[in-house]
Amino acid sequence: MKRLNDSQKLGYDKSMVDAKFIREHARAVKDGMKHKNLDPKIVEDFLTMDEVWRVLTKELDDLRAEHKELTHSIRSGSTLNGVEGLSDARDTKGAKAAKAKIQSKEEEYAAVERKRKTLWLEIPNPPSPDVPVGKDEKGNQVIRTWGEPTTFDFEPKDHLALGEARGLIDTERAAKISGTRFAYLTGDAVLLEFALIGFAFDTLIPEGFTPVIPPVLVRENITEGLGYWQAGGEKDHYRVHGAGDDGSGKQEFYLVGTAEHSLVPMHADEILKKRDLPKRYMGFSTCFRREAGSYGKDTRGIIRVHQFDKVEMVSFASREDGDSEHEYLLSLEEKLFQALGIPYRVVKICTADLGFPIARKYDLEAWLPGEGRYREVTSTSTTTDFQARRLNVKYSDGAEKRYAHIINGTAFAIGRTLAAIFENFQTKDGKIRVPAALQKYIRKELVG
RNA sequence: GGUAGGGUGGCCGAGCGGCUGAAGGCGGCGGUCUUGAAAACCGCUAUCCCGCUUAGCGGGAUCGUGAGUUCGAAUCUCACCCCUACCGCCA
Repeated sequence: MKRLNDSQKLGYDKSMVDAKFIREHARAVKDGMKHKNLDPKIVEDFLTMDEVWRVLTKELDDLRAEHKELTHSIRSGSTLNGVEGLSDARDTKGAKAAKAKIQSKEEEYAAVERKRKTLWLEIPNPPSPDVPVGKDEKGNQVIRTWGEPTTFDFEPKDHLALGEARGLIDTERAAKISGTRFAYLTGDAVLLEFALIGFAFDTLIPEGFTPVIPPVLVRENITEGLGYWQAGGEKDHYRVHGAGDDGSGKQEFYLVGTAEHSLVPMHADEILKKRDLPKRYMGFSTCFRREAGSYGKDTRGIIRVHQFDKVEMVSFASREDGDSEHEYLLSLEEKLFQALGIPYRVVKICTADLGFPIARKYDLEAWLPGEGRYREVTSTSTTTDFQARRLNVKYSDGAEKRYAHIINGTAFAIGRTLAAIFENFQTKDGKIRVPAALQKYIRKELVG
């Protein structure tokens, strides 16, 4: 495996949207930004700076060529093979002057390049053409519904009421220990979690997914390579500093918000073989989220917490297969929820709700009887070749090399899935029936 | 916390001031041979950027990153990043 020797290489050296593409499709890129509710003027500013940059590039290259020629002429008459004095280095003065010109040009160039790059980094992955244009989440489209909202002949409770009553969830003690938005899962809730994990693995491994337990601490530069940063992503994650084991004593990490964060960069700076694609991974990890800016939202229960476990899918595909792979991950998410017997609907997320690196995204929203509405439980996104560019993930069939398409999707976000199970499978006396698909993992039909 | 070694092309690995974008090997692609395959042999085979008369050609950059010395740096100097091994500590 190739090592990441140069941290700086990731995230900053690599392009995001191809510069040529921006030049040639300025209109489409601008529309894409507008539809993502970002200021399309950045594209104009980029192109202006790009023009200047190109002129300077040419000038600088010419100066360098000139200088190169001078040094070559010196060398040819100089102390070659230890024979000295052949030349008394005729035009070192001219070469020096040429060097000086280069240096001043380089300063100018560096300043322009910096500005150009700053603007460039602010250009997001444009939405896929099939994505509905929308101003806000109201533009999201329900594209299909599976099952009917579960009905009860009693008043259904929400997951926290059920969980607390049966000793499955304890948020009060968690608050004492860790604060709000933490929970203890206890007793049968834990068994259900492991059942879900086992079920996910048994379902997905036959589909060609390699199971992975990834690191949950990742370096800062890796997170940048994922491309969520422009959207203010850093405030969503916990920063941790620890001592490096090289004795340096300092190292900055981020706690992953999802296994995607350490699964996707696995192949950074690698060239995959086309015949090995799609490369599918399923990672189980604990996920950490600051949930800054979500004050007052979903404060009840385990829908929105700082720490939860998740089984995540990540797929590396060729660019021809990227879209079908995305649909495929969606179909697997549906398969999992159908197997559980949880009613859901599929929502195609509109442009305004797409994250910076994302070209297309579907959410699965499960029916939560306790709330009387559908709530997001899984999500699958394609970043097309956007993350691949930043992380330098290519594939090759021996002749041609291309950036891979990287697609991610949730198998089970445990907390929300448990909430959906609790609420949909509750009995009149407040117990919870175990979905048939999970019974072989938990060896019970009823918990609580 | 301590000590040592190291980062060169798709991979391994030479080079340690000058036609070096980089030997050699492996891999990959094409060919010869073969009924076919293998082997053997021959040839080709890095990436990025800019420009143009755009199936090509020209120029530039790139040997972890950045700065410096020099007419000239993969090679010398400095700083930083990263990796590996050992000791200590530890689930």
